[in-house]
Amino acid sequence: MAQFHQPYDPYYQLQQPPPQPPPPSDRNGINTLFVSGLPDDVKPREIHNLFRRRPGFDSCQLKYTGRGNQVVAFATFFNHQSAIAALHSLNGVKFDPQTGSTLHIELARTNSRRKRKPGSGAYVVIDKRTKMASNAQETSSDDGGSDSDEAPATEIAASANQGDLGSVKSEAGGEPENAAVTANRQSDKTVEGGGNPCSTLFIANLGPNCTEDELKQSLSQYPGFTMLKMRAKGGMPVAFADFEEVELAKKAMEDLQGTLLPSSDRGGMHIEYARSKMRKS
DNA sequence: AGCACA
Repeated sequence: MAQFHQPYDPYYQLQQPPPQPPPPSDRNGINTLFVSGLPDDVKPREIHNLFRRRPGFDSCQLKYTGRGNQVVAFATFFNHQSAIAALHSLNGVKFDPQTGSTLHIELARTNSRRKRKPGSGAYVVIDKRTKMASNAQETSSDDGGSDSDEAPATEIAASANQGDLGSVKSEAGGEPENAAVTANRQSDKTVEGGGNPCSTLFIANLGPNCTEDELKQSLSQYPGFTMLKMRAKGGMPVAFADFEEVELAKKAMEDLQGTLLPSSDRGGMHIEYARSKMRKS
């Protein structure tokens, strides 16, 4: 690999967040993660394989919401810290290198009340979609036949987010149908940013306590970053970050997408190209 | 999902 990049700024790990003590109404009791950004052909087994080796993992469920092709998942851990640790190590990971789809992981709003039944599988599927096309759903207990804890060499690297890492999809083994679907997905041109490329980025899903300063700290490690403007809309802050070049903005977006700030309480940043460039002045 | 400044 040509590029070695620190997945996470060591700045955050070496320093305690000084100014704000956590609000008492925090989510310290949450041990379930909410996972979005999944491709619509994701399999429950893939979700399970994604989480099964994280310390403290209990169980997970995959939900095909009836809404479009949206698929979400919930992963439950035995305690809050384990959930947080898994969140940190997997958030922002490229789930499908073919499409560039990236995992967004946040703490769930409420713990999953589904308890893992002894003797049944470690994961569960809920399909709210109009099931007319196929029976491509699995109920549980499909683990590829082995419950070994040994990690294959292609396992997703902890904390990886920018380099090339093993494909999550291929980890579970090659089903022919799966490969066919995957091969079909490479026709999209604009998978990123949700809009036209722009040298200004729009940043959302910031925590209520996010400061301009900490955001600036993160952004200023990327070449071409010029300035930042924050604005609170309806209580939640959003930000606009300007770069010298579209490609530099793109790089920063790809790298920071889904990552957590110290102030984050609801998952990682959502970054898109801004609809219009920041006024130059 | 949420896009301002002139």
